[in-house]
Amino acid sequence: MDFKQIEKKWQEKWVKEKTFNAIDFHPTKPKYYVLYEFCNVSGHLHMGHLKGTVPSDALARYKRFKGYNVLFPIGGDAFGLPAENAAIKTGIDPHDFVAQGMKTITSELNKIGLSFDWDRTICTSDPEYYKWTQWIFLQLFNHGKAYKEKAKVNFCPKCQTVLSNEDSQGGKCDRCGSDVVQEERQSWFLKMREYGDKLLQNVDRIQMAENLKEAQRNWIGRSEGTEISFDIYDESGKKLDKLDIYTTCVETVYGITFVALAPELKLIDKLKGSIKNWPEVETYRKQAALRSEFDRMSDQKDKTGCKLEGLYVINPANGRKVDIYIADFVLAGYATGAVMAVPSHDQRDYEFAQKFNIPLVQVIEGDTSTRAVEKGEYIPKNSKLMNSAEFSGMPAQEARVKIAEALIKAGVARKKVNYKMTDWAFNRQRYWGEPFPIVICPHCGEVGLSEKDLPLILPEVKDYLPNKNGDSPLSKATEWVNCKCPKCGRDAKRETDTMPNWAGSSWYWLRYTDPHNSEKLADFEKLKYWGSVDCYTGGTEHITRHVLYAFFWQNFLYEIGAVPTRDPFIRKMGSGLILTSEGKKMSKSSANGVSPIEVIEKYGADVTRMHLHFLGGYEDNTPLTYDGIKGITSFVDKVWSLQDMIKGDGVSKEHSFELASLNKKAGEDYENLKLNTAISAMMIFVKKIKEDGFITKEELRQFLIFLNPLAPHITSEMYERVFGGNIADESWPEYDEKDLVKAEVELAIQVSSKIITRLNVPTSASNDEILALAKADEKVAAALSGKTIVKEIVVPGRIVNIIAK
RNA sequence: GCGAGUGUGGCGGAAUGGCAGACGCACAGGACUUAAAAUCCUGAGAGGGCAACUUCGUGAGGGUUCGAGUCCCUCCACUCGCACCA
Repeated sequence: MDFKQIEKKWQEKWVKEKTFNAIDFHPTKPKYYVLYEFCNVSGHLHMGHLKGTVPSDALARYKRFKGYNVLFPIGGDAFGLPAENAAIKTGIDPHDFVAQGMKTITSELNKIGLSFDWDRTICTSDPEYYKWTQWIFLQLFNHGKAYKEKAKVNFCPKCQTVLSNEDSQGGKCDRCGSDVVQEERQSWFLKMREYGDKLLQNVDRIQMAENLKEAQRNWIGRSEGTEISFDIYDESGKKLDKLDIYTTCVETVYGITFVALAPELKLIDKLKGSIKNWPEVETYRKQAALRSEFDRMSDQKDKTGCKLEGLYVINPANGRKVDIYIADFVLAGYATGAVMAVPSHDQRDYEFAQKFNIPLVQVIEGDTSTRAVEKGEYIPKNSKLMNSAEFSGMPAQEARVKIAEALIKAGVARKKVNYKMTDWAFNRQRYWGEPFPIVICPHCGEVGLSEKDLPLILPEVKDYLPNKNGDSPLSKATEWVNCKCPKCGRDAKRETDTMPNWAGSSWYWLRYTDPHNSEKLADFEKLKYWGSVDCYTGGTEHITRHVLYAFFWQNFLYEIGAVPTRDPFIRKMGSGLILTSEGKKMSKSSANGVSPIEVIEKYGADVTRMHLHFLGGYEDNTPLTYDGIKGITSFVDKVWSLQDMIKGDGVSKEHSFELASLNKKAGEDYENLKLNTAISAMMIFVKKIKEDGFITKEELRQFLIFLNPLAPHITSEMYERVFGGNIADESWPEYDEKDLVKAEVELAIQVSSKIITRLNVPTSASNDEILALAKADEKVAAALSGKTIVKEIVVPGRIVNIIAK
């Protein structure tokens, strides 16, 4: 068998004949939408692609056999740093780099034998595509969901650009791994935090592994609590201002012994005149500003801070005076940037209080002599309150509700929900991205372009390097930058930052439904027809980034009536990692990454597909070795040899059970992306055929269909040789339920839960008949002699257990 | 620290509460061969026994059940996510 020639033949045929093109509004077939995360066009095919694409390809092929109109598209994610860095390094125009990259990656993907609809291929840096990315931004802007503001943002000094929180996880730049710093900058934000609850509902509805859902919920970080207002006074008792503080532990409000503010809080500047030790405060604030938020978070042990002399607040619960500190353990970006400190019941406050000799007031029972008794301890125990006026003696869980009610009734507090997730910092000071459809007018401020002026084409520049002063390279394209204000017509300038690389990927699954539409991002009826993605596969590293962005944009587009549903995806399967044989993560670029193309050339695509997925489940991390590949190679050889064993037609009585079982098992496994057990089932079937020495024509036809989603090339070739025509035109065979049942089954017979013997009994036998047969057996009779039967259990097809004393 | 997930032979891994270790690799023995490779057949969780057989076995300990890898509780280990989030 010349697998190279066979694979090439079929891959070319599928593309040329458009075998797997999806049909809009198919008159009879139901739709099924399978999506694999589109590829970055800057690189080559890597093992991760093979791990991720093959099960979705198998699912797509299976669903087509089952009579579905399957949409299984692919495209390229092209904007962003890889193309731009290549441009800077080699001088190649990013447009050319991307065009070449698309060709490379698609031709490499094709070598795996994937059944894509190539006519729907899109590329995010294509103006026909990014026109609609800009259009969506414009809608966000027009609906008040995008705003520009001077704020502290994450900034990567090496990439010279602003980053979102999602791109700065762990304080490292997602692209280059440099430490991210916090800088005050004019930045674009999308109001993602406003969508917190809606995103959580998307998380609840999607079918996805629990650990991934938890990661998303964690990232969104919703908490319910109480916001309490504290009045601020100076030494003379004059009320100066009000301080809002958010807490999730309102039951500890009587234990407040100080409050702490984030050093960068603007309120501190307002109070400057009344702060007696201003120089000291100022020094501390400068120190804190020098440390990035990530530095501050990483050294949790060492608490620093500075008292605001001459000021105090009144605890509205008990009227007590409370000192004010600024401390860098308090984060400006979360809630109000101020905490009510209860050292007895919060470990951070406890450590701070120790360092600054602040007294403790214990308000909930427990041992606070060496550490705080925290929520996690007193809530499950429901410990009683103390030192809390009329709430003393009340269990903590009840006090939580009652104290909040009392403060709300008194008008000093309200219920509040907070999120850790922040608004999405949406601008980058880089060249290779979508230009904002925004004009900055000295008179009108930020003005959106008219929809008819889209796409706003990214201008050609010679110098792709970011400016040292932090401006985007586009600022140098003066002819492009200078324009007229669409509102007042006077001189204005375009926004010169570009969108982040996540912009184009936040809606691309919608475009596949109608990729060439020049009037709309996609026709509404087509969006309705294709609906949510039925099964979305791809890496887990995008769970707290791309997938959340996808939820966000889809919700927004739904609300403005551009798409028919709030859920982009019905099911999301997170692909496991390919590990080296030592169990280390295999990286795309480094030396331990093996090119799948080499493996495919050596063993063939069918063998490579099956080998990789025989190693483990879709969501498992699999260490890659070639030790076992021999088993797959010899399996494929055996399959090939089946064409020399054909005898008769129809389904033989020798094989009807095995064929029906395989039918059922393979179908379930494809549906669940469990290729490893599907392969195992195929092997068991072939083993049986080899034993019997024959296969009928009909059995072979069915078997080829069952195996086709795993090994599309060899099965297509064999089908054509034996039956003529294309196996892709076949449909999944039906099986008769009664073929799943053998005439006889072997049952394990237990006496008092211990296996005594095994008996073959007719499947049709009733429980009583089975018991009678069992008791008639010599060994069973011996085991039962002299004992009284207490209980008899028959599990049909499995086991008989006779309990005797 | 918090949360989630996972622990099964020499290895990758199977098992709707019902015969643990499917399938494959590696291993051992045999057939074919001058020989090797390839191929085919056979064996095999561990311990004991010539044998029929028997004891122990799914991270550890307890529990529920006629029956637990699977369900419940406690603990341990590993992986991932978040991490001074008030």
